[in-house]
Amino acid sequence: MPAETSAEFLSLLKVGDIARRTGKTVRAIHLYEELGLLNPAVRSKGGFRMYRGDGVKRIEWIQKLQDMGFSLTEIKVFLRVWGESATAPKAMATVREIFTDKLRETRETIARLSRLADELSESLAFLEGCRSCDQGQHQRECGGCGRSDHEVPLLVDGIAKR
Amino acid sequence: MPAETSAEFLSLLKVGDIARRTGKTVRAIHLYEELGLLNPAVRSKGGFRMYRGDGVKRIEWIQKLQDMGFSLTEIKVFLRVWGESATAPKAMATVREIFTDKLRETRETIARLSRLADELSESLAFLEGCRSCDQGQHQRECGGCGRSDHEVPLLVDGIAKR
DNA sequence: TATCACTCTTACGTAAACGTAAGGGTTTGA
DNA sequence: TCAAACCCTTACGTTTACGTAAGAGTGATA
Repeated sequence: MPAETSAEFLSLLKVGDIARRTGKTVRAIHLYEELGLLNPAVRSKGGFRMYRGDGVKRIEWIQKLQDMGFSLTEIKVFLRVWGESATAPKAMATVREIFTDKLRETRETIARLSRLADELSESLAFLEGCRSCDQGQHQRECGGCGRSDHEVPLLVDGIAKR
Repeated sequence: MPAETSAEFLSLLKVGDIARRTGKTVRAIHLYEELGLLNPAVRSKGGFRMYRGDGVKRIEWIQKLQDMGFSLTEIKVFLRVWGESATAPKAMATVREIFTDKLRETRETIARLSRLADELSESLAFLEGCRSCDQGQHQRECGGCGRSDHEVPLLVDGIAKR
């Protein structure tokens, strides 16, 4: 029996340790286990979940996928297809496919948000003009500061509409 | 009584019309009303909600704010502070503030997603190398193709971890 | 061995943004 | 005036990713 075994055993982490190292809650980690996303390496005699260090990595991985917009269920599917791919190249191909899709989707999201950011900028520029407006005027009587209707960005125009 | 009045009355839209024109469901529009985001101009004698054309604009506005990440509750607050601002310039200032915050937030989100897109690209590049892997090898025996551990992107590395 | 901080399982609670169904009126056009 | 197509209110259901609480056992330390 190699020394490795006892050494690894000694460095096992309890669920609370994992939680602290990842910023997740114990409940979240339990949930990941229910969903089959992360299993403890072993259980202690009394039933405590004991993890190795790579449990932390797995959770960071889950976090990253979540940030990219994967749901936990999708991540579960991800792991399932991985496990079902008999050969390494096939598994890698599947992963490539998923990542490629997500990359496209992420880029679309970025493009969409960029457009929205532009609209926000436009709206802010428009609102700058309101500084020169009559300071005592009631907002419900705002006449649009003499600017024609089609100049008003939807983001601003929509507010006043019933 | 100007002709405008009857003309506007004749062109009133029922909730189903609004739904069709905005792609929303009737239920969603009802919800917006419950939340105080959109009220019908009038009710018909029988109780039907009757909207003017700007109801469509209001819903498009709501949609845009949702796209930017505002929750319906936040939009409600938005409208409330607008309504509570006595003067036009004050109201505009409040709106500017909200938009400025959201613009910053949107840009942060874009930056975050860009970093994730980069990680995806890196991971995909890494996975390209797996094409040359032994085609018959079982995925559980993947040795990392001889590439050292620190070259493996987290997005890829996390998959194999327990 | 007594404690105190953890952990276990079980299970109900939560917030968002609607979906869906029930039971019953309303409009409108033929 | 009759039927099809809408609309009304009320109210419970759905999904996601956990939060929270209860009651009880476990592990390391003094």
